[in-house]
Amino acid sequence: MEEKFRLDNQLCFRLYTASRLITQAYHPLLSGYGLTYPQYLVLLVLWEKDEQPVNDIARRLLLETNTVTPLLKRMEAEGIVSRRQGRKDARQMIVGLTKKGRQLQQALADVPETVGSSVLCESVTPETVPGLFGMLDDIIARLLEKRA
Amino acid sequence: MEEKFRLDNQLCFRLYTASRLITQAYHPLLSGYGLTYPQYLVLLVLWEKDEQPVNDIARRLLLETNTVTPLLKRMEAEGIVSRRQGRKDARQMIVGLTKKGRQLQQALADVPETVGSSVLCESVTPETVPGLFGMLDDIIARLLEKRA
DNA sequence: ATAATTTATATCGTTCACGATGCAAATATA
DNA sequence: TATATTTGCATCGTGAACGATATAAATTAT
Repeated sequence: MEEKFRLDNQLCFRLYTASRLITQAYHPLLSGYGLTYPQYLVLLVLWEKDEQPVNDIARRLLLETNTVTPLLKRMEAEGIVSRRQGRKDARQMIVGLTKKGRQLQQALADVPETVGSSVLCESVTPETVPGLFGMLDDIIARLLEKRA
Repeated sequence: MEEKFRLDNQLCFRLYTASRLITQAYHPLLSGYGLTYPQYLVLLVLWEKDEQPVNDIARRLLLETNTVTPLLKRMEAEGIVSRRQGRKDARQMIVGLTKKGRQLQQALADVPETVGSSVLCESVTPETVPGLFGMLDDIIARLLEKRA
């Protein structure tokens, strides 16, 4: 009864904490541009492929649209993205980068490197990262199939 | 410019997603008892050591007290914990388990096992978990020292 | 073509997270 | 001892997350 409940034995707590701390690490790099970490994720998605409906963005980030919609509205208010109704399908809202949103990619060019290096350590190196990625991907895939 | 910004190359996104999905996995196991995942974490801390000041709980979970205080108040309203002023130090609020809070440990006895098994897969096994824990612990330690 | 169903997005309510700030008790300093 | 500083907790505001629900457009079935 004792051991299994120990906080130090919980994978979930490690993931939860690591996720929170890494988000905090992004904060000083993004806040100057009025960006939050989830908003930065949206930018990553749009930099890969501009002009996407809300649904595609949400699916790519594995978030619900009711999370993404208000987030996109805030980004629209900041002039980072634009939202327009779809032409073929009037239900869709197509989200695109504004000039400001595109320019942010240059401004944030050093962010991935900076955060990456702030995480590297003894056991997390360019050699071990693929293994870590693999395990996290497997965990995510496993939890996703359970969810369906 | 392209590659480093790819969502699939981001450690942060994997941690963020894995954390969210594992929290979602807890939800059906906890909601029947009116518990959220962060509240479950508080219970883990109190089951290890009853009667702790807010500060100790927050530090153990690496959260701020302004996150933990309202959370504890909700748990108090649910009758899961009690809060009383400290005797030596009148500033402290000592948080303790109620009978209901203690009984939840028996009721939730299967939760760690259930969640654990829902994560096990090809690359995440009893043999590989220690390595994963080590890497996550190192990442957390690295980010914590940067924060100070 | 009309009705039933599905799909895309949005709204609402609750609970975190957390930066900023306030306040009172405890401690350190003058 | 009086004053300054630190400490522990709380309040406030903002932005996620997400379950539940709503609404309108598109699709399918009758």
